[in-house]
Amino acid sequence: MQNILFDYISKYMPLTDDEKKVITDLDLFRPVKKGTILLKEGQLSQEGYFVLKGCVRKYYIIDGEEKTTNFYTELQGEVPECVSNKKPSTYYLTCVEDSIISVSTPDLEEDVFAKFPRFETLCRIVSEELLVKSQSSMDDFKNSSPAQRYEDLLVTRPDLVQRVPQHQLASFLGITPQSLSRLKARLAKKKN
Amino acid sequence: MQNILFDYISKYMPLTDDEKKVITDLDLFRPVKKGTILLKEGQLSQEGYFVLKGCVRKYYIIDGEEKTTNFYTELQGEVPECVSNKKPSTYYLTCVEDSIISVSTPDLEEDVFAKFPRFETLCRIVSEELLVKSQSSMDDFKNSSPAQRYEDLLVTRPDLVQRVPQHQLASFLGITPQSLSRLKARLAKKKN
DNA sequence: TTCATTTCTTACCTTAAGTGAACGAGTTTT
DNA sequence: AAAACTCGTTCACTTAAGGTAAGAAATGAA
Repeated sequence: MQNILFDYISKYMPLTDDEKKVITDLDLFRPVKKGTILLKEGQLSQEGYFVLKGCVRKYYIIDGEEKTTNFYTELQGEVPECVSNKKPSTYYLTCVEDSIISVSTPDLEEDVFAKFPRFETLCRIVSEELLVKSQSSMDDFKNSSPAQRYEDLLVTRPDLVQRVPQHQLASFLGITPQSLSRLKARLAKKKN
Repeated sequence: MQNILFDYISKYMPLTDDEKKVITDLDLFRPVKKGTILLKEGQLSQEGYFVLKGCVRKYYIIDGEEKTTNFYTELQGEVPECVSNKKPSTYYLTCVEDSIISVSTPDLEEDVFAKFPRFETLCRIVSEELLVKSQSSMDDFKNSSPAQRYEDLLVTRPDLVQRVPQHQLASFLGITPQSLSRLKARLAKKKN
C-alpha cells in the first residue's frame, strides 16, 4: 500500500530510502469501512485526506437534500475547506466503498517539512497542479452541457459511472436524477 | 504599488525589510494596456500572473465563440495551465482594463526560494488556500441555478457586473448573453 | 458627424431541465 | 412473508435555457 504513495510521489521527485522510511514511520494509512463519515457539516477538522484505494464522496445538505459535488478515488486528495479557513465545514465526506485513506494534519506536515524541506516543495508543486486542474475542470463545466459532461465522464472516469449510485452521479453533473435518466435515454436513442 | 503586494503577503507572514527589498529588486511589476493579450491559445508560457490593479479575463475560443470562464481582479492570481503541464495553453488571457500585473517565472521563483525558503512556504499555503477556494466555487456553481449565481455575483463581486461587458459575464455564469438578459428582466419584474 | 461595429435587449420557437407523482425492481426491516 | 425503503425510470406539466433573428443603444473609427 505504501508503494502506491511512493509511486505517486516519485513522479514529482525520486525518494531516498531514508525518506521513504520517514513516511512509513508516520503510520498515515487508515482503513475505512463503507459508509463511514470522515467529515460532517459544522465540524472543525484539521485533517487532510488522500485516497489510496476506494472512493470518498463529498456532499452538501441543502434544503434537506444531499448534493454530491465530488468523488475522490485512487490517488486523489481532498483538503477540507475548514483546514485552511478555520471555519466549520459546510459539507460532508463519506466513504462510498471500503477504502484506504492517508490522513495528514498540519502538525504532522510541519514536522516533516522541518526534517525534509523537499517535502514542502513537493506539496507546493502538487497543490499548484491541483489548483490548475481544479480551475480547468471548472472551465470545462461552464463550457459544456449536462449531456456533454456525462459523455466526458464516460471517457475520463468510466469506473465512476459503474461504482456510484446514479442519483449521486446526477448531482455531481449538476442536474437532477430524473434529468440524468432522460439524458441517458436520449443518448441511447441517438446511438442506434 | 509594491505595498499592495506587501499587504497581501503580510496577511500570511510579516516580511522583514530585507525580504521586501529582495522582492522590490525583482522588478516584477508590469503595466499592461487594455486589450493586451497576455497568453494565447497554443502558446507555451512559463509565466504566472498576479493582478495588482485592473482586470484580466480568461477565455476559450470554442466553435469560433469566445467563452469567458474567469475574471481576475485586484489581488487575484492566475497560473496558466501550461506552466504546470508543459502543454500549449488551451485558452487566452487578456486585459479588460489598463492593469498592473506582477509576472513571475519558475526560474525566478527558484532563485527566491533558495534565498528565502519562507517564500516557498508562503506559496504553498497560498496555493493550498486557492485550491480550497477553487473547489468551493465549483461546488457552489454545481449547487445553484444561473439566477442564483447571478444574484450571488451581485453580492460577492458587484464591481464585475459594472466593469465587464454583459456577454462576457453571461458565459462566466455558464449561460448565453440572451439568457442573462431575460434572467435580469425576470428578476427585475420579481422585485417590483 | 457619419458609418461601422459591438453590445444589449426582445421576440418567437425549440429543446431540455426542474417538479411532483407514480411505478416496478431490488433491499432491508420487522 | 409482508411492509417499508431506496433506487432508477417514466410521465405530465411547468419553467427556463439555447438558437435564430431583428432592432435599439452604445461605442469606436474614419
